[in-house]
Amino acid sequence: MARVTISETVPPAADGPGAAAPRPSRRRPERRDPAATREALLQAGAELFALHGFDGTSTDALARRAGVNKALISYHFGGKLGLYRAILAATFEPVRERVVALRATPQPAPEALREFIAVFGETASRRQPAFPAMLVRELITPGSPAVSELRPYLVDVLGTVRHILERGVRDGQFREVDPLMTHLSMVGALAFFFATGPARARIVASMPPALKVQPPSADAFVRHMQDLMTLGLAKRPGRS
Amino acid sequence: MARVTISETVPPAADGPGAAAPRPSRRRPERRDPAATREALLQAGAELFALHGFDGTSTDALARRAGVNKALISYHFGGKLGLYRAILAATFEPVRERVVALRATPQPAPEALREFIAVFGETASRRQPAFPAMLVRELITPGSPAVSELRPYLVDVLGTVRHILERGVRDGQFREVDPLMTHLSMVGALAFFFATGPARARIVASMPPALKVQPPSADAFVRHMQDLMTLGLAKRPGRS
DNA sequence: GAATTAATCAACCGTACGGTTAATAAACTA
DNA sequence: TAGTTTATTAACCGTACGGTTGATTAATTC
Repeated sequence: MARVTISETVPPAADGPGAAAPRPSRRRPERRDPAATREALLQAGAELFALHGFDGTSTDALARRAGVNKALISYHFGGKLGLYRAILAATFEPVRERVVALRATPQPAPEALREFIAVFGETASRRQPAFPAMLVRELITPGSPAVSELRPYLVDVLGTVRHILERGVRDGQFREVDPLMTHLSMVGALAFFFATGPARARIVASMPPALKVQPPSADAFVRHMQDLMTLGLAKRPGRS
Repeated sequence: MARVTISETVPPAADGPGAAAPRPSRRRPERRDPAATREALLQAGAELFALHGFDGTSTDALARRAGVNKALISYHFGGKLGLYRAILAATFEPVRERVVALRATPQPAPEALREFIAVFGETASRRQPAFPAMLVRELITPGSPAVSELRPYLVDVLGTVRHILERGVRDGQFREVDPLMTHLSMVGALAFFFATGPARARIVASMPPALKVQPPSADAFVRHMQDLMTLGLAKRPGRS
């Protein structure tokens, strides 16, 4: 029997240091706990789908990573696609909430924009690490089974950014800019940076030590983007 | 161009869920033409891999799109992966050449940077439409079979951008900026924009007509990025 | 504590995939 | 023209995939 020693009743969630390749991240307790099963599958799915995409992730790998029988994917989520949908919602909903909350901020527009960038960065680097990769993956895969579900989130986030930008223009702090293109460039840069973090780490790791550059931290990049956007959008005194 | 479609050996309908119209992009000449076969496969692969990724593209779909027998993928390229590698090289090599040529430009740094953005945009929108999606896809898929082959291209492009940026700082036109982060934000925004173009088109197409916004053109976005970067990097707001 | 429901498991199933093969026709050579 | 090489084809093969099933065990109900 494969039943192993009881380790913990609650998902540890504490990642080991560095990148351990095939870590079986959850050993499930002897006693049943369907909520923990669902949670383990959601967690494993967020990691694997973000890393390898929907097609590139097998149900066997999913189940193994979650420490759970493969059939439970169908049992709890109705199949691989159902799990993917659930993960998408669980990943994007918190982001949307935090972003939309910025709509009502009393801060001046440039500060609100900085705040938006900080929220994106904090979400991507600490709260929902899978979020940028999943966003990018969905958006470059037309015919993905879940793009339509993504739309409301995207619309809400875009709406918030547009709101901030238009306020800034109205208040004379931002030059006349196209809100959609500004939104796309800002979110695109952020999503690209965080989604490609692992690949960049791999690339520098495979370089001769002489050429190595230490990769920029999430916080540093957030600050970079804050400066770039506020300066790039700022209304300058002498211009039409 | 659109010559005869030889006997449809495949079932006429049912190309898959939500698949776009499968246009047979290559006529089949009665006489043999191995060079054209290779070219058709490269072309079909560039489209399909960019759209659905490596895993998401089957050899059957590849061959059907190219109007070619499936076994010819192995015959000419040694397999699906060999075809993918060839496409990657054929896609990135022209980009690198055009970018690296900018290294020696006599223009002042801000102009050179504008030129870089224009080159990226022109490549993505006209010359190699598959390029941004393939770049993004490779970078968010660690363990992709071809990341290592991508490295030299990335290094050369980054080197060029860094060269331009450092020159701009030296000449007092750019403020002190981190070249790597600047490069990542610029290329990230551009790649994201062009790679997600189809998805954005789909999203607005599925919206109620009242809310529809016409999507930004490639040229408009290039100009947006040129302004955003030059203003955002400028030492003093005032020059371009 | 018996009966019922919910959760989990190992084994199995049909299919689609990437790749191979043996045959064959076209192109080339001499 | 005969012989050889190159390009192409349909059919086939082993495998890995996602999903299902029937049994089994833990939890819940009464």
